[in-house]
Amino acid sequence: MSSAVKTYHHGDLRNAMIVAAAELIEESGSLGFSMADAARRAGVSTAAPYRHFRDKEALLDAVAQLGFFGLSESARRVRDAEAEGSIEAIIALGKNYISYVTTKAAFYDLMWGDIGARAFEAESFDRKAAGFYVLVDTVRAYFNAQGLPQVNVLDLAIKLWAMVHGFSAIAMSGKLPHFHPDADVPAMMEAATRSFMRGVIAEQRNAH
Amino acid sequence: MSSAVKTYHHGDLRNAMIVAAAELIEESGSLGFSMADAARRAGVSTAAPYRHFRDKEALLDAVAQLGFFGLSESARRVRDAEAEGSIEAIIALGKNYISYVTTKAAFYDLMWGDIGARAFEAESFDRKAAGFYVLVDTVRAYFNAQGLPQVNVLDLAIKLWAMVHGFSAIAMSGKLPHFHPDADVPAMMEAATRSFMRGVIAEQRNAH
DNA sequence: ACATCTATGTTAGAGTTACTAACATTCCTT
DNA sequence: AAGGAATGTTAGTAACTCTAACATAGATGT
Repeated sequence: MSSAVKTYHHGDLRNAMIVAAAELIEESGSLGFSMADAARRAGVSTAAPYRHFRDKEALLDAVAQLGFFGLSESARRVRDAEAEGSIEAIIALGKNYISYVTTKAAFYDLMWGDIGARAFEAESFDRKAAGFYVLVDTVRAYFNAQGLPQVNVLDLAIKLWAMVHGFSAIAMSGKLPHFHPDADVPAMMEAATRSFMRGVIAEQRNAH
Repeated sequence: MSSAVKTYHHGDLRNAMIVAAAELIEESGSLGFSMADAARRAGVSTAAPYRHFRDKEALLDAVAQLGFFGLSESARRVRDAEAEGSIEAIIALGKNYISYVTTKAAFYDLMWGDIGARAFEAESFDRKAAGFYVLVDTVRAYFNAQGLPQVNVLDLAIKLWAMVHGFSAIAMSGKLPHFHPDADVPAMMEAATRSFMRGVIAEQRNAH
């Protein structure tokens, strides 16, 4: 069904719409996105997509969910490639996050706006597979491997996530060049993460 | 011109539209926002706003700019209320940021999406008054007052901003309850900031 | 093989919106 | 007081979202 022959039935319109939507948003932003444009790009009438998506927001939800899925998949690949228990694995996850967010701007907008909030809540969405848990595991492995004092791993992972997300958001917002013209965001994130971890470990040692 | 008498000319339609837009977005999100709705709320015809805003995005730009202005104003108030040179002043700025973002959801969306990026670049917008510079000054005052080794204050301020923004974004995204049902975001931000600063200072001492 | 059911297309159209054009009213300057 | 500038109004176009009614093709049961 992937030939160039035009058939009455598209064959894979649901996925084609998601791809078309992601492309259009990549090109022109999510603000001016229209269902009709995406339908034309997929080569079907403007009414056809409504067989697969209840409304425009449902399509955007699907795009956002694809974004979450892609991010968690890439996180798993990174974890598998890095030495378990090293702080480098944590850093690598952060760099991957920044890289994913900044190279897939179309997804970023949707994942972190109103759409993303609802998409994440959706019945059909698998929150258990969130990339966040990859980070939690990686943090736990680091503390275990280094023989460091126990910490609240969940708490720590959220803090690391916040840091990395903050750098990503600032990078995406376009405001950084006004404050620091040649900032190297991944390098700053790495330095900040190392400083933070150093402080955390020092506090833990002090407490015992 | 603030009486209840209905006159042909509104008198302050530009501001009324910005207020109406902020309210509507607060109530129903920025996705479904329509110029026509805002015009009805302001009590004018749907064409009237175009005397004050070139198009819908120009109105949203103005709302976003109001958001930036409000944030920087509140930052200045916080700075003036806190002891200069204390780390508490830095923490207080962070808590104010989180509070501002989470209580003014309407602004947040606009400030950090496509609209915000353009609004921030606008010719008419005063970037020199950005709240970020309040943070820079506060960080510098802290290092001076405590007699700590010199650091790159700009660099450090961006890292602190990223942390605080990250916590705010995560709080706004609605995802946190799925990972940590009763997380106290401001408390986590404070703890993370203190850990981070401790690490930074330890590194500075080590380097000398 | 054949009929039929269901999924998934199409066209047509109603209602809403963004924005423009032409016109109306009021304000402000001189 | 006159007249231009500013800022409203109504009317209208094009595009968009979504629905209804109908068309076609795949899938299923006999």
